[in-house]
Amino acid sequence: MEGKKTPPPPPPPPSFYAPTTSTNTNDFSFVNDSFFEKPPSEVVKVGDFGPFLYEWLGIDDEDAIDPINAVDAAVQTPVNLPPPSPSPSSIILESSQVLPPPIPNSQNSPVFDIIPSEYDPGNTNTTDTTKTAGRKRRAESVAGYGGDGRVSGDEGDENNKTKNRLKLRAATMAKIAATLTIQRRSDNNVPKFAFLTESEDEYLEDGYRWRKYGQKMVRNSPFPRSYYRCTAVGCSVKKRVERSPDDPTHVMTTYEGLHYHGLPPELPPPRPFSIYTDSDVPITAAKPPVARRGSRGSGGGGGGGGSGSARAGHHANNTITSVNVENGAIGSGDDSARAGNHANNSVTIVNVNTGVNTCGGGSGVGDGGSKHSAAIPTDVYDQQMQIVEQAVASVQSYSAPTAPMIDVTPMDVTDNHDQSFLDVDHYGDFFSDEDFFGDEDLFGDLSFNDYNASSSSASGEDLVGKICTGLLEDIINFSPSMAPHPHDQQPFLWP
DNA sequence: CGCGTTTGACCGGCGC
DNA sequence: GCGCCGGTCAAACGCG
Repeated sequence: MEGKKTPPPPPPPPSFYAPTTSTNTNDFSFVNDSFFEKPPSEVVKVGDFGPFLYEWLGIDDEDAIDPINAVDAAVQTPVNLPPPSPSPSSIILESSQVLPPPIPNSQNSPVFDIIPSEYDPGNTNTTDTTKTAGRKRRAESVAGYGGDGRVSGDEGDENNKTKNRLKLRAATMAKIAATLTIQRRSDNNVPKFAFLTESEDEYLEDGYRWRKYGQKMVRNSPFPRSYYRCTAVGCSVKKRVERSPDDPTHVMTTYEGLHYHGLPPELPPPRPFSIYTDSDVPITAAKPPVARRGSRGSGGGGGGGGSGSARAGHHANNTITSVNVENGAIGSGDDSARAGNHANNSVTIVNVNTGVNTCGGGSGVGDGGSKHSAAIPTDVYDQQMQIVEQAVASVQSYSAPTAPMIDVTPMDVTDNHDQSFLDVDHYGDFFSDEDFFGDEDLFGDLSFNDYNASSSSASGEDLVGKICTGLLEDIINFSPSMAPHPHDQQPFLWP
């Protein structure tokens, strides 16, 4: 790791990212009450969005005050939704609106902390299920969920740890961005996000059932794009699958819409996996410290199959931290063992199409009566993070036989640039292959200290933190009032 | 025979 | 208006 080179000057972050009240880019104390004393159109409207989030998560609002306990409870006790509110666009089919827990798995372990049991990846035969696509692949997936569950990568040195830590922070930022996909896009009012997977198999098993409805050659790619729809009755979620023209070893899967139903009952539980948090990046400073569970470094997940100390999705203290996602055994919990190692079929989120409103909200659309408070960006934000992690974990648990970290890079996935939404190129500038986090990037060849020393006269200059700050501002400005409410969705039935 | 995939046709948006 | 392009439809196809 001594490949010394002069650190390139860091690209200036988008101007709106820079916090105006603090030079400490990890200081989010500017997100205080007064921060939210903006016109209602410019603040998060948890009144509209909160119930959706809570219900989607299967937890009570009251419980959600304590995300840790709430999520724990949600795993064990699915919540019955209240009767659906009348909606001219909804078609009431059944009354069975029981939202399952986000990850219908382990009985006692919290979300994202699935303890290997009968689905011990080490027990599954490693028959290559990646050779065939489509129907056959899925059939095999249902039957087996092959994978070795190994932790790829080697033990790293301090530099690696630093890099990995930074990458984790990048992942955090991307997850923040990903949460924003919950918002409807302005073009089609459907949230989108995409995964880039390194896989021979184009079909990404994610636990849901899909029906292919089209395939088309697209411009600038020798590979076709496939179109799928969720087969659940009343579910309008779609996904597109295409192989990257730049790197045929990578497959991009774009999801459009959100499932308001559980996984098909005939599918087995997801493979064991675990997400745990890293404590580097305080996203907000809105709450006093609380004893943290599942922080990285406190055992890293119980080792050897994950005993459960690594609890992802549990953002105690509202300190949203970097999140690492693993399959299989957690091992030592040392980040250095995993970052950047993208084994075959690993799931790498590199692509998040955000619906971030950068125009100060102002949607003006919603139920009315929305209220806002300083608590919104903490609790709700935690829930949003969990939603994203669910999506991540779902794909990860069903499709990734190995255990690389998720490396998240927000970028545009649709070319549908819309002035009313965040131009994710702002983030792409930082996360593309030529940038800080790419293979040839600054962090790849230089330590964080090197970067700091060269990039700022002030010690601890932290672009990452700045970007985080900017993302947070986007979140604040993000008006979720347009988010779809589950009651407006058609109930779900499996055909 | 049922169900999911394939594949050419069709449609709408967009730029010129 | 025309052509391009992405997305979707739907009849034909094929596999179990």
